[in-house]
Parts: sequence; C-alpha cells; structure tokens
Amino acid sequence: MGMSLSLKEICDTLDRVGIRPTHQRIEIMKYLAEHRVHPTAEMIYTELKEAIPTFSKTTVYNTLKLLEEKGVVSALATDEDQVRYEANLTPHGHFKCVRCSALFDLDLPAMASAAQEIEGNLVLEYQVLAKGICRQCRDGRD
Amino acid sequence: MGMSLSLKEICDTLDRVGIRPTHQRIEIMKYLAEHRVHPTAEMIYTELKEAIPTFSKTTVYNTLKLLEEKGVVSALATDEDQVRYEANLTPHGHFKCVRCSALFDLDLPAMASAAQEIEGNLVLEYQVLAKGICRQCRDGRD
DNA sequence: ATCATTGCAAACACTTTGCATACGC
DNA sequence: GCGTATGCAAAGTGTTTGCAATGAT
Repeated sequence: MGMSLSLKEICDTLDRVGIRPTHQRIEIMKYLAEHRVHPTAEMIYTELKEAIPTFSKTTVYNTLKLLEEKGVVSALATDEDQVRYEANLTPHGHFKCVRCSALFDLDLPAMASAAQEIEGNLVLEYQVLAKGICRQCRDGRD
Repeated sequence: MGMSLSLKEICDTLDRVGIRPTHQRIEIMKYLAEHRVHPTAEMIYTELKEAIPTFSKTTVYNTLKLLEEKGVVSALATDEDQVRYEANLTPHGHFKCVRCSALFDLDLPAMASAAQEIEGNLVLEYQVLAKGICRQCRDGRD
C-alpha cells in the first residue's frame, strides 16, 4: 500500500531541510510515505508505538509540526476534529467519502494550471476537497 | 457589511426546517447573515453577549450544531483550530489571506458546473480553498 | 561538554455533555 | 402543566508546553 521511499531518500529529504534524521523522525516519514491514507497523529502514534516502545505522542506532534514548518509534509484540515498529514507534496485534490470516511488523493490536472490570481487576490495554493460516495461504496459492497 | 436578512426571512427559514425561532437562534442567524467573515463560535458569542446578557457559549454551540444538521448553515474547516460558520449556501469557494488572515467568499463559476463524477467517485460537494495574499495586503498597506 | 531530541506530565483550547432552571405554547 | 430551550459547570478531546532525562557529536 502506497509507494515506499528508501531510507536514503528520506534521510536526504530531511538533510536538505536541515532536520537531523533520527530514528523517530525517519519512522514517521516512512509511515507517511507508505500509508497514503492521510493518517492522523494518533494513527501514527498507535502504529509506531509497537515498533518503538518508548515512542511518545509528544514526539509525533513535535515532529509533524517541524516537518510541516520545513515544508516536507502538509497538514490537511477536514471536518473531522483531527488533523491529517501527508507527505505527497505534488499538487492534488482530495476525496472524502461520506459513507466509509476514506480520504484519498485525486488527480486534478486542471488545478495545476489554475489561476494564479483570482479577483485581484494572489493565489499561492489551492486546496480542493470533493465529498461524496467513493467508488467502492458506490459499487454496492456497502 | 454583508447582506441583511429580514426577521421574517429568518423565521421562515427556521420554520421550514422545523427549528423554533427563539430569540437566541434568530440573533445567531442574523449575525451570520450580516457578518460574512465566516465567524467562529467564539466571535458570535462575544458579539451577541452584549445584546443578550444571559447568552451562553453552550447555546452558540448547540444552535450552530442544530442549524448545521438542518442544513441552514455550513461549517468550514480551516487550518485554524476553530471552526468557521456561514449562512451563504450557494456554491462558492473561499480565499484565505495568509498575511492578514481574512477569509472571504469567492465566486467560482467553474465549480458550479464541475464534474459530478471523478475517477468513478460520486461527487456531492466541492470545497475549494485558495490561500494567498489578498488584494488589500497586495496593494501595499501591509 | 555541549547542544538537540525525546517523552512524561501538566496545561491549554475548543467543543460537548449532564443537568437544573426558565420559558413558551 | 409539559415539552423544549437555555446556560452553568464539568467533562472530554486533540494539541501544546515545561522540563528533566537521554542521546549524539
């Protein structure tokens, strides 16, 4: 599930933005690269806690915040109460299934070339969230 | 600022969805109609507290939740920690200024006719959030 | 030895809930 | 009077912060 990133690629990415590639940070990056479901901090914590027994939620929050500040991951606000994170930084949209709650990426080719200016305002970034019924739910196996 | 809605229109709206038009509820609706800055619960509370001394935050939250369930207002998730609300239910996008934090509506005519289906998923609703520098901030008076 | 990272515990901020009072039909 | 709305206080939840222990160079 998801495209995996080599350890070297992850370390390079962290090095590039001046973040020391510690064990915890690498594991969080790896998790984000491999699990493209836009996990919450909680999900990351629960999953990695098994592999790293001393792992703490504080570290998850600290690290995600740091990675976001450095522009290596991006935070995604949804209508849920928890923030979701992703390491996919190519321009894309999101689809949220209102039935099964799945949240996945959408190619939005139109968006990449979307207006840089709209009504006189300078656009730096677009966030597109489509909500509806995903293919799986639609195809009956409710 | 904002288009105002007559008391009658507000009562009609509430009646239509089966919500009893109490004083507090009417004031909240009126505030949303008149202040199209997508206020938070806190903002609504602070403003109306002056006019209604016994006004409570619980009522704000209860009412907004009720209004949202009935489809009379919509909640808008942003990257801030507070939820923002609006009574403008016509399809539109949002612009968030990263400099002055203003959040305002955008006409997105393209969006109204946007795909009803994308990659096999049934789209019920689009949320578009453009982030950047708004016209005012751009025009120098930082 | 020094500086950064980790992680526990406590604090925080926003929102929800339990329940008693007050209101409207 | 009876059912709903209100609002206080307390609880809940996601996240941040203070700080001591640990780890890396």
